Amino acid sequence: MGKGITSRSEDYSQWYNDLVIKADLAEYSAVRGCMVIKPYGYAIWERMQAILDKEFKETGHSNAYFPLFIPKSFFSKEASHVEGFATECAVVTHYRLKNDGNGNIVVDEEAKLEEELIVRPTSETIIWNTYRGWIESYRDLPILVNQWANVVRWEMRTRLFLRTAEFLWQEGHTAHATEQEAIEEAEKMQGVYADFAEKVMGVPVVRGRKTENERFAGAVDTYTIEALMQDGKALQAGTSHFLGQNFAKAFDVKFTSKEGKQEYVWATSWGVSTRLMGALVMAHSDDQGLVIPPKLAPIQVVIVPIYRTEEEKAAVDGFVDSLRAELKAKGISVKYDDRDTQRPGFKFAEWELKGVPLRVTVGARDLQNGTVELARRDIQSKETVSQEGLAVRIENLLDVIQENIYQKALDYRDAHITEVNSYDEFKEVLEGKGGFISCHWDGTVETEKRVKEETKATIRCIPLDAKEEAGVCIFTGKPSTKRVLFAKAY
RNA sequence: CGGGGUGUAGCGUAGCCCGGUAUCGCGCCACAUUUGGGAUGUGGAGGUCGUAGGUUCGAAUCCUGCCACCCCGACCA
Repeated sequence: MGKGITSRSEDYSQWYNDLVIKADLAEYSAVRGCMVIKPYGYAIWERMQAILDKEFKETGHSNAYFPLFIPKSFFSKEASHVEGFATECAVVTHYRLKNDGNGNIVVDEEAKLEEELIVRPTSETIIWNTYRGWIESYRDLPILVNQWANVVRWEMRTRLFLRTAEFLWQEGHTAHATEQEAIEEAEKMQGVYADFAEKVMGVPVVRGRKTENERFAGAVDTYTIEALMQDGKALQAGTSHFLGQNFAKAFDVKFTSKEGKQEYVWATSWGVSTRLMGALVMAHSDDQGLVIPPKLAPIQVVIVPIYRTEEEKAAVDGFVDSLRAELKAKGISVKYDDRDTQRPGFKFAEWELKGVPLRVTVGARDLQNGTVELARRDIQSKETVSQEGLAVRIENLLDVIQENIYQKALDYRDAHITEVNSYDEFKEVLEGKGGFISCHWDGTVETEKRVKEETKATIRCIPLDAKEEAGVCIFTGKPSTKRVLFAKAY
């Protein structure tokens, strides 16, 4: 392991990359654009999965699994959907290899598939093709299914966690009898995502809707949660789509209503991915490394012993054993780092790099004084405290840290939403301060595209809580009734 | 797919212009001293210099082809 990581202010991309690799979250793989998620990174992802999964179940959903491969013909059934994904699909064309006689393994041209298979970039098509067989009557609805899976999108340029050719995610796909119920579902899941981001990840998000231009391919309406990273760029952290009857029509999924009429089913889909890992890293970390909120930290408390002799070590072990038992009883995950191959200073730096929220240091001196040293990762503080009531103190402190991490990110985010009323101001904020820019827009795709071409900023969302306010579009001067959020985005 | 660049030990590099079998740091291994903020010393292991060919007595170095990767752009809801 190297000594430090690149400074955040020097080169943000380099800092992020360094951090992900040095903190042992992930690394590049032999396959271009694909990453290896290492055990420590995966442990965090597993925590995310567990919490989200519980939330999905509590809102009535069940898990299922659909095929990795999608027949090409399925894809072309929904016009805007195929258009949105066509340029980034991995395609399976053959099913066998052979030896060419010169010792080379080559594709057996005789083993060509009659119909090519697409490695799923998302599963709407295969799922709606399946749902056709599941739905006949209004009594079969709603169907509330989620899938944990990997998907492949052959992106030209990739970044660890934020945009990889293969990534892990969950995708919910629901079918409803009424438009209203489907819209409510899409909104509900946006809420689940927003709560998760804020309460668990400590990442404040803006809840909003996507413009026509930024909408999911095949959706009628896309609900999004938008987070802000420390370099002032926005990150789409999760989306929930109201799909209308688009997929039901494309795959001919009809049901008989109470009134005995044949009607098309209403649909939603929603997903979050390992991109959340990138958001977590970029939202909180500093030049010392990761800062992981207690609710996601695989290790919440690390204990580092200080000792010179075997006797001292034995005495510290004795104290630590009972502390660990107490903490474990409270459901707190503890790591006792008693490796004798590393010195304390090294361990301090290493656990800080990995973002462990709280460190307890205990040595012979402490045993004599009835104290320990407590170090907080989020504010980098150190204090010597009594061993009396330590477990309770730690339990409470973890809550304080969780809240503080969120509050800090929230303060930053709020300080980086800037209202502007002219295009000059817009460009100035975009190039300087960055962050979200709140301004009036005339509501046309044309204007949005022109602004994107000129500034690279896109409309991240139309916030749900945007208030009615008369104004004029900063670009065209045409009238507008509410502000939208622009930003440069990942 | 366009424009630019780089390939030398696990990682980061020097050497290349001006040819003589490879430098330094980190990391790794052993021993000793250390241990409350990334230890120090001594010794050691580790390299077909991306690859194929050419020029030459001799190639990391010069020439040609190929391959890989990186950056910028195109692309990315």
